[in-house]
Amino acid sequence: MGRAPCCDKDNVKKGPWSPEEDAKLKEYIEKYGTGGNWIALPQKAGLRRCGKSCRLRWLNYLRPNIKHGEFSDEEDKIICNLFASIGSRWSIIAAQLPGRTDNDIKNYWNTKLKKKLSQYSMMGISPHHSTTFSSLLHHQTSTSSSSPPSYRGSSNTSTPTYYTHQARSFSTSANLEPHVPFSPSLLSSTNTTTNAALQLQVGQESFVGQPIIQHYQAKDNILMFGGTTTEASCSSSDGSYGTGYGEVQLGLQNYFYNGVEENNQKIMVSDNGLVLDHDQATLDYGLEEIKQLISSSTTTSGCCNNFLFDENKTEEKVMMYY
DNA sequence: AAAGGACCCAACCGCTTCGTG
DNA sequence: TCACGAAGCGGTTGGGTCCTT
Repeated sequence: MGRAPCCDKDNVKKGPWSPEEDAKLKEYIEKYGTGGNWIALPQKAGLRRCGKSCRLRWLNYLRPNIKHGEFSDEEDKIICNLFASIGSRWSIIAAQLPGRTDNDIKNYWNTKLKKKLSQYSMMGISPHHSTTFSSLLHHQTSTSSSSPPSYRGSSNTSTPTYYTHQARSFSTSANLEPHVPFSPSLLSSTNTTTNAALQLQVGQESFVGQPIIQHYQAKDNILMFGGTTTEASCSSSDGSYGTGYGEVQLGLQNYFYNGVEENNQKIMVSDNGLVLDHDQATLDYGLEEIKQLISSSTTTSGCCNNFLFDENKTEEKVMMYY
């Protein structure tokens, strides 16, 4: 038993919109608004279209202030940063780019940005490089040299740390270790400090390292990493859980992870990476949090809290980052 | 100039979320 | 609390256009 269709499919027109249909829809909405009911709108407007189709046409094409054409470097930057942080939540990303629609951004990502990033990945550049990923894009397009930076450094750390590029996959890869308990603790605990040591207990093993990302906070046994304000970037608006993301240098290895949930502190461990148990991870950014995220990623020069993992990452997506 | 392939993007599909009674 | 319908969302598709041979 399938879902009831939202409209009479036999009596609705499909395919590209004609200028006449556009004009009808635009005129009707400008005159009467949507009335909060897209299903009823096409009939009222004299259109043989599905309500969903009308909604999409209006939102993606007809409504005022829609921006078409090339994306700017700044827009690239925002898309990259947000995709890295929250994944393919196009509507949230679109909310940060006035005039752009989620469909636009999705298409742009799938057809252009993703390819640029893949090319860079093939060149051996980690998106975890301390510059923002968008600057890598800029680097790619603005220089003729194809040699990638050979080290990863940060304006916030005095010495560059070398990054060994390896293809890594998560989620479904056979080279993953089983999920193991993850128990972080701060050896020197000052909130939002840069240099405090961090101890990670992963299964039977204990590691001591240093967070590369500037800001973190230990609270209620949750270790949170992120933007300039840990509350904004790492916790949900209702405070019901804590999520975070971070990068820890342990010896010559760098570990990346995303999210630590209070009651289910589980991560997945690969040979050189840590990823939160997808089942337990939650990222739930509100718009204000997103704005904080953008502002922190653009105002903290050299601090990259970007290419991290979210619970919806597919293997393909994650692979692309490496 | 023509054919075939690659690319782009508007639109569709179906699942999830939200609001209401 | 539950059921239902509508809106919202993201993945996918298909047709048009551009590019290459």
